[in-house]
Amino acid sequence: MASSIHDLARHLNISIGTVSRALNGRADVNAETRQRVLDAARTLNYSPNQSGRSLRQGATRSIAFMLQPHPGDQQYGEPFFIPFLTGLQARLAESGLDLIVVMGAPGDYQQERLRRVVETRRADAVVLAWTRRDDERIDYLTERGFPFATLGRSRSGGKSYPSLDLDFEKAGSDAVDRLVSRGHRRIAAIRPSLDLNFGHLFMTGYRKALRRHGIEVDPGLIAEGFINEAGGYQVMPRVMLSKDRPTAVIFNNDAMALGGCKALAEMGIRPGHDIAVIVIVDTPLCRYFSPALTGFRPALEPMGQRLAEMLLASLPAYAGPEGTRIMREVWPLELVARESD
Amino acid sequence: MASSIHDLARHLNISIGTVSRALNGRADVNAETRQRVLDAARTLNYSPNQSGRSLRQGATRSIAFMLQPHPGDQQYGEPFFIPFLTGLQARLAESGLDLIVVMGAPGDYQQERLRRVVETRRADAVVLAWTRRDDERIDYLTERGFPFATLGRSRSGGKSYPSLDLDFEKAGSDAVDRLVSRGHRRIAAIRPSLDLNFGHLFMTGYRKALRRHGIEVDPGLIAEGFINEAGGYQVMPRVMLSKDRPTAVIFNNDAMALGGCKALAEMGIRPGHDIAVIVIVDTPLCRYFSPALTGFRPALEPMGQRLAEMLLASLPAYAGPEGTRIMREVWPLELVARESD
DNA sequence: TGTTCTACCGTAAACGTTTACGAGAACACA
DNA sequence: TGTGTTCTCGTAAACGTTTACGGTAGAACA
Repeated sequence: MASSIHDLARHLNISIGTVSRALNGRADVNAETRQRVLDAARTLNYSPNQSGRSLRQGATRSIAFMLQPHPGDQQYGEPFFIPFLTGLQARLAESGLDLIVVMGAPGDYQQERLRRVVETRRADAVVLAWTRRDDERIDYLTERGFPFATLGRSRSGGKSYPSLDLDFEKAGSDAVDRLVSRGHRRIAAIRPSLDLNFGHLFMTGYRKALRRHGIEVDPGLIAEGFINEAGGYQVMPRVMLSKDRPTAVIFNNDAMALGGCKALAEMGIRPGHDIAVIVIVDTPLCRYFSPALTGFRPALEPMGQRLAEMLLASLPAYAGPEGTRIMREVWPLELVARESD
Repeated sequence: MASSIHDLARHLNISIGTVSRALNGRADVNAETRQRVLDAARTLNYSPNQSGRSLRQGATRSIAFMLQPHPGDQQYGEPFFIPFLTGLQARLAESGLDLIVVMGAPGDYQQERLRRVVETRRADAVVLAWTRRDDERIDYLTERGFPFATLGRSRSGGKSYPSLDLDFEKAGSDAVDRLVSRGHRRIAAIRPSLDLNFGHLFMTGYRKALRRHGIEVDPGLIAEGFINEAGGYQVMPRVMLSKDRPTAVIFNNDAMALGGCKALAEMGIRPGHDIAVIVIVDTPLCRYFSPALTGFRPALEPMGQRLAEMLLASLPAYAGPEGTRIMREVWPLELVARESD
């Protein structure tokens, strides 16, 4: 069924070595011979067997992205990831690499899945997302010397891997600044586990900004929930029952905001009217919500492209000129003012 | 760095053949020898090289899911897919198979990407989603004899592949029935391209039900948009400008409903109050929207598991007992009544 | 004519597995 | 003693590539 390099060689009456060289564009093959090989490859519908190729070369020409399940969140924060993956894949494809997305079983934090990819050498490098403050995956990969890059920062590991992150701290701070400048002083924060690094960063910015404005941080105005609609919904009432109600609330992301707004609505509190709402990570959902939610929009697709570039530059096999290795970048989160604050 | 089967053999002073047999649980190896091999594998941190294995066996032990980009929709309808993929991956993992998700470049309808996967034999089978009425991918795969399964039906290809679909026709019909029973007679439909088979099915049910109730289908109440927030938003006003306004609207899915409701809000029309709203494919978003949207909830994760099972049963290499091959299933879409209708 | 160089190509090994085949040893049985 | 059986293991080929190495033919040059 599938034609191999041997079939081509037999068909053309030349050796497999020559066929391979012709296909791979090596110099030491006659121009006419090369053309004949290329033609034959086309007519015989030849395409190289990836297993054979990667066995010989020791490289799979593919990059794995670990799709991270999160306890309590069946949805993986995917409106966030898909545009990122689009950019990632586009840039990788330019260099002839495939992107494979590896799904983990929910709840195991990918350790098992990651091991599998690494140990069976299914990919030449991996891309991690939703980095945690102390991320065992990073430790594991650095220890094994397996190439990787991360979307998000972490305290773990050396500094010898490419990472790209958003400036959640500044966004948290900017959100507070904006609300304070509009007269708010009781500002709630609905956040995920602080274990997730972006949650930690968001809250750092939030706290710093409050202190800067001479506002005491009130633990009663801070609540932790899963990063999805249910999380925001469950947690919002607790904050609103604070003896001194907040007049504004910052949500970590759109899904939590949606759930939170639902809870508010059920309490008869109108977002954007009775309470100001800002979300840190904006997605299309925010724009079409009523009221449209003010948020910080990440440039996800360019980020995907960029991280791919950084990763590629860090791989010896695909690296460009030496010294072009970029290690860490933090991208701004741009405020999109809408109706909710 | 990576230890091979040869390292094990050398370390234990036995042949690689024996090592391989011990590892693969074959019968013709002494119990004690097997134990020694297993121990050595553990201490030397051995795990089999996937490339070598699949080269030899002609099977990659992995299934590819083609993540379908849709023109105008950067988001791939992913809240829909992720739970499905979770189920798919869980069932595949049970049989020791990996799930790899292949991203296509947006806009190319995956033909290029699919070819790549098939021709380089990166996976043993593929799973297609968002099947079109006439789906060239299905034609391509059947023609090449490459195993696959589909989430969704199609007119294309033979009937010799496993497929699992939701009963969109019944849901469309049920939605109309429900609305009519509540006194509505002018019922709008916001749908995607009819080329997408689920859009076609939805509309078939919609039309049939209307006719059954003696209601004429008004083309002015039907509008086509991209399957995302922007699509619903752009298209909704046109329908509302119909000379005889609809009193109810059925959206294909949550994202379109969100956009549509935004447009309604801007026109001063309150969903669930001034106009009834039902969505065909329900996701968590519907539940937490205000008003909570009535919709039809698919059992996505079980569907993923089921389709994996069907696919596995159809593969000679992994098949269970003969005759257990299930070919096509259509699952019900269960109505979840909420506030919007 | 003899030597050297270049262009092109064939040979064969190697990557890490699995597996068909056969061999040796131990044992049973006649 | 001869034959057959069973258990265990080693040998070597094969999967489809890539690539180091060497060889041949012709051209160039003295």
